[in-house]
Amino acid sequence: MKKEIENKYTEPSDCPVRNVLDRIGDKWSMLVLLLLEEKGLLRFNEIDKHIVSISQKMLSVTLKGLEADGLVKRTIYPQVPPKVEYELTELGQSLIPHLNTLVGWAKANMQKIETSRLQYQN
Amino acid sequence: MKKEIENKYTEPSDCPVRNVLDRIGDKWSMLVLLLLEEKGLLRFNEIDKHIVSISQKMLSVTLKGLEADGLVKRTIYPQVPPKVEYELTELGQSLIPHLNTLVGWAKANMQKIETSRLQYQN
DNA sequence: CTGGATCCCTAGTGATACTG
DNA sequence: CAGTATCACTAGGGATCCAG
Repeated sequence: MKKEIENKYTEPSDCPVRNVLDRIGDKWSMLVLLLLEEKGLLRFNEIDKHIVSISQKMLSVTLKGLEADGLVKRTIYPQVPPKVEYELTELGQSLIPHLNTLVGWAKANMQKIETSRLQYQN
Repeated sequence: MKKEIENKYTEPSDCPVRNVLDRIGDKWSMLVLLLLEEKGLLRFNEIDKHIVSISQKMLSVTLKGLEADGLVKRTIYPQVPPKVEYELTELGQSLIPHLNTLVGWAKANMQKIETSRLQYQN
């Protein structure tokens, strides 16, 4: 049953909030983006080693999504064994500063949040 | 099977990326935070009307989480029928600017992303 | 090496009904 | 009004195996 009122906090496909959450809201995308920013150019296996406990499948899925969105550029070297490198696109680069301010906020406040959560009795 | 290497991109509980994603990475939290920022002080039903298609359950769950994290303050007025008001805490307020830069980025680039995604042939 | 394909399990979400 | 309880469904994610 749809509600009738529509405003900018609705979630049609053009909602900016949904749009940004679709890109960084999942479990791994933000980590991958920040890693690529830091390291610059990485092979599949290198990312896998840096991001502990990500599975090959999820790394593959995540990179595919980021590539489809134009945030990450994928370069295949036609050789055996195959070699594929990933790097941020300009668009991807442009997102990084905003992610970093978020991370900065998190670093500065995670202690407060943790404390609050411990005191919160349900 | 745990991998052995650990660095800052791992996801222990003190990872800032995980920390921030846990707060805004879900489907509704960011929308609620931005709405409370805009409107200032809202009752349960008012939030429900503004955020189209959220269910009572998810609104309840979302607000509970935000309250537990100390981002939202909940005030109960002991009367019949009950009246409960929600507003951002100082901590919640401090997060808003970073969310807005993200939203700004999304607004500015969602068209590019959309185009990229359409061209991406799997 | 870089993935794809498959199976499976759980966490998140939604619908509905109910309550103080 | 402001939730809770219950059920049921799905998408996200992990493990494992297979392939160019």
